Amino acid sequence: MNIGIASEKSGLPAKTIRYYEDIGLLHPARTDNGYRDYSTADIHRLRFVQRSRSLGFSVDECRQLLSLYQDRERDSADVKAIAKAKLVEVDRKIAELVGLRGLLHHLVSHCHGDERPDCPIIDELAGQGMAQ
Amino acid sequence: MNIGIASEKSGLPAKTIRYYEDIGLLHPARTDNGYRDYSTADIHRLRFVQRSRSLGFSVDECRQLLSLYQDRERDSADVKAIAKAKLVEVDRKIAELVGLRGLLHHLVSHCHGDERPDCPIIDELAGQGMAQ
DNA sequence: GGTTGACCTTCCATCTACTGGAAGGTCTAT
DNA sequence: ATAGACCTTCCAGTAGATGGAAGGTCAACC
Repeated sequence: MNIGIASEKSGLPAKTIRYYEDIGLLHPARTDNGYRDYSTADIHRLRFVQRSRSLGFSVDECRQLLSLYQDRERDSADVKAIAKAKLVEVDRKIAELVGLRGLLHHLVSHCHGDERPDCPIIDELAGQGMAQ
Repeated sequence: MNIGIASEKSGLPAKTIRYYEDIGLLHPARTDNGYRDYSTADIHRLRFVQRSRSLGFSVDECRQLLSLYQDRERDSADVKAIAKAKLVEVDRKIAELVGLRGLLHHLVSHCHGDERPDCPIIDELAGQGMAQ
């Protein structure tokens, strides 16, 4: 299977698939003309990575998950540990963004937003506005 | 004022301050020995950028905000537009992460997490689990 | 048989926002 | 004079791709 088809089937751009090969996530065969030749197992791996990435796992975490995926003897505890760590991380990011949102919302709602130059947003960024 | 002091006063690492100069966010004077020499106005700019960055504005947005900050004739509407766009972006990110969190939480809570190899997390990532 | 166009290949550069480190100059204190 | 705490520039690396150039391959059409 050529890379174009692999791209279609996995939902990943060809560029990205080559990149994943560069960094050692998979090792497709080559045909005589030098073209990459993807097996259905390769496609499964690509889809696996695509899903993991879209769930917010880093490429390195994908590498670990992929090796667990391919290990029929794995402990589910190992997988769960990675997912739990990611969950904690996502929770932290959400809390951070919610705080940010509150601050931004406050600023936006207090700026009259017309042609006059005085602006509570600038004042705040300059450290002259509300306490930070 | 040497860069070390500027770093202390602005809360930014010296490396980062030099980087901000590289990309044209500020242009401190130089003393005879070639050392950067920061004025209090430079410190205000640095603090301004530091606060803006911590509120999630990109360096490029900081550049715009900084030029508005320094423009006594600015329209507050221009500042508000940037802040509102950022607010929308933050909202979008939060929604995405909350969705992610739900999925991860579901996966984590359904994985028994012991020494057995069967694992709903892997199943899901492989596309064999719950619908995606 | 020639040519067009859609593929594929590699390699190199670019993006964001820094950060680390090497090699070397300067300043201050002892 | 020398230690060590600064400062300088420059180069490389991080994550995770993405864009583009230069060139090879393949299938179809005239």
